[in-house]
Amino acid sequence: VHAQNPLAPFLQKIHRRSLLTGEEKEAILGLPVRIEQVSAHTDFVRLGSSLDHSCLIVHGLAGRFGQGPDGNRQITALHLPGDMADLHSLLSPLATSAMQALTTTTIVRIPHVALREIVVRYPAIAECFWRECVIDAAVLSEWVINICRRNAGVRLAHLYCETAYRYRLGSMAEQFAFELPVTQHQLADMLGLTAVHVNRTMRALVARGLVHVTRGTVEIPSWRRLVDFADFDPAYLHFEVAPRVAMGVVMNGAGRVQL
Amino acid sequence: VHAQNPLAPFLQKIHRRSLLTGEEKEAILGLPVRIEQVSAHTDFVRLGSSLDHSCLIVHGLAGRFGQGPDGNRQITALHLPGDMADLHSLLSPLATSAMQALTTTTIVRIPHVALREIVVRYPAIAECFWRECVIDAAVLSEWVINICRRNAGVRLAHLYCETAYRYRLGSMAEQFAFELPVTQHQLADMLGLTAVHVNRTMRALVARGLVHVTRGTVEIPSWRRLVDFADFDPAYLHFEVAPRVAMGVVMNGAGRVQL
DNA sequence: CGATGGCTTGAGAGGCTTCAATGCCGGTGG
DNA sequence: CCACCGGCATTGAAGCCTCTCAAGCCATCG
Repeated sequence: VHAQNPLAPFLQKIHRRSLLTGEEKEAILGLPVRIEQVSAHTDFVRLGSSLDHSCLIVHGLAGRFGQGPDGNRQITALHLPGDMADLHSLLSPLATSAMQALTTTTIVRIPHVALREIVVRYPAIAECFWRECVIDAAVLSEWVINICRRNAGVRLAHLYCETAYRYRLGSMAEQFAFELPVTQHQLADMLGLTAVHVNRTMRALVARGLVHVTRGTVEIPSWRRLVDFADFDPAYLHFEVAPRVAMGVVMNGAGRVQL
Repeated sequence: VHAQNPLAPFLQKIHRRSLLTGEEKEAILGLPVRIEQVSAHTDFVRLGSSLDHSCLIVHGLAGRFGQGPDGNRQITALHLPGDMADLHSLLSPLATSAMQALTTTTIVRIPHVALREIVVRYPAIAECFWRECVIDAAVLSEWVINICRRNAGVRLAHLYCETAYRYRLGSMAEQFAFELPVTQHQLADMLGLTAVHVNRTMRALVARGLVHVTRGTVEIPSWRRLVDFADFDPAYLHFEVAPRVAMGVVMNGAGRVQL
């Protein structure tokens, strides 16, 4: 409820998918936090470590990293402000992939103990968290398709679409700009390409007039044309889901808004 | 508890990760089921449909399919008998990817209503289901790395490793064989390759003596050599997790085995 | 002002695809 | 009983997309 509460963007994001009561919102906003600054290119979750907390991105950008055979890295998920980056660690504390800040990033660490508490006390929150994990998996699934079945140009365009859509929470104008201050090398790690080829691909997109990139900001002259080119269908991001309650109704009994 | 209960393999699988009480096991085995035969290459979950049930693979093989731009398909997950293929639909009923039988497969459909009931009644089961979703996501994450960052040979070998490991529930001998009756075209859809190149790659693996493939059965002369070649580390499959209870302890109060 | 990190561009190589044709096998119907 | 057919496996040749290696440029920063 405090505007500058670091948990507020997170609450806003999950609330559009799973309707919560005022009490439940308070519970989330009241979660104990440990704020932390992470500079670019440094891990804040190490591979193989056992976690007793989950991380929420407050400001900046973070990526989930996996390791290939000869040390080459692959980003499997991009996390924007408001994302609980490793909520899943609550259920499976062994970190099977690392988390790294892509830019200077401020994160918040939330102890599993506290999360467990509100999850037990408010089943609707448990459901909501569970749903977030499921949707993260759906996004990851699309990530696979993007990387495997599209060529470099479409791939990059699709990434732009996804990121823009998530930043703007689904309310798209026909023409706008957004910040994506990542290096081409980091883009390459996301797209399964090399930095050199990302460069060429990017310039090709610019030459086609699909985007206009300058210093970490991406301008989109025509959202419709980009979507068309990128084969982008936002359904998998699950933004359009009408807020509804699956288990909360039963679990909490009455006092809950329906559908 | 009935040996031929179609839910028994599923219970066995999840029980090695999340310890359950006798009562909870009974609750799972008592779930209402609708058995169904699905012949190869036919969808049993259509893209874009809204689901009121989840599907459990009893016998055969199923894949989760995504669609690329020009209709080319990509398999994002392979489901073996005992897998609850779309447990996630309980939280997010809109099917964002299709499910298809790869061979003649018998599945069981379990109404969401019934799942919701036991999830509400037994929080430990909710936790357990949630964990399954999280682990599915971890497997998917490794799938990304496998496809993006490894060449065709290593890719195929890694798929063999993963499948073998899951079939045998992690207890590997040095030398064994297992069934994988899928066509090379289906393998291609899993690996992000073409059927032609899968063929060549497979023959290269055979020539190297890493595997021996005949008519849908894969023989592995040396598990260690294959693992080495495939860059396979089973940690992401979360088989070795000691059974422990995160929220069940609190949620159910006493009467629960710890750690 | 040198050093560093990121961006840009070129040339050559390689892995994978595409297109095409052949062979094998099991099923089906005359 | 056999010819036919369709799905699958196999192999070849050519081409393309992307990688690798290499060099030069620009901005920022100590």
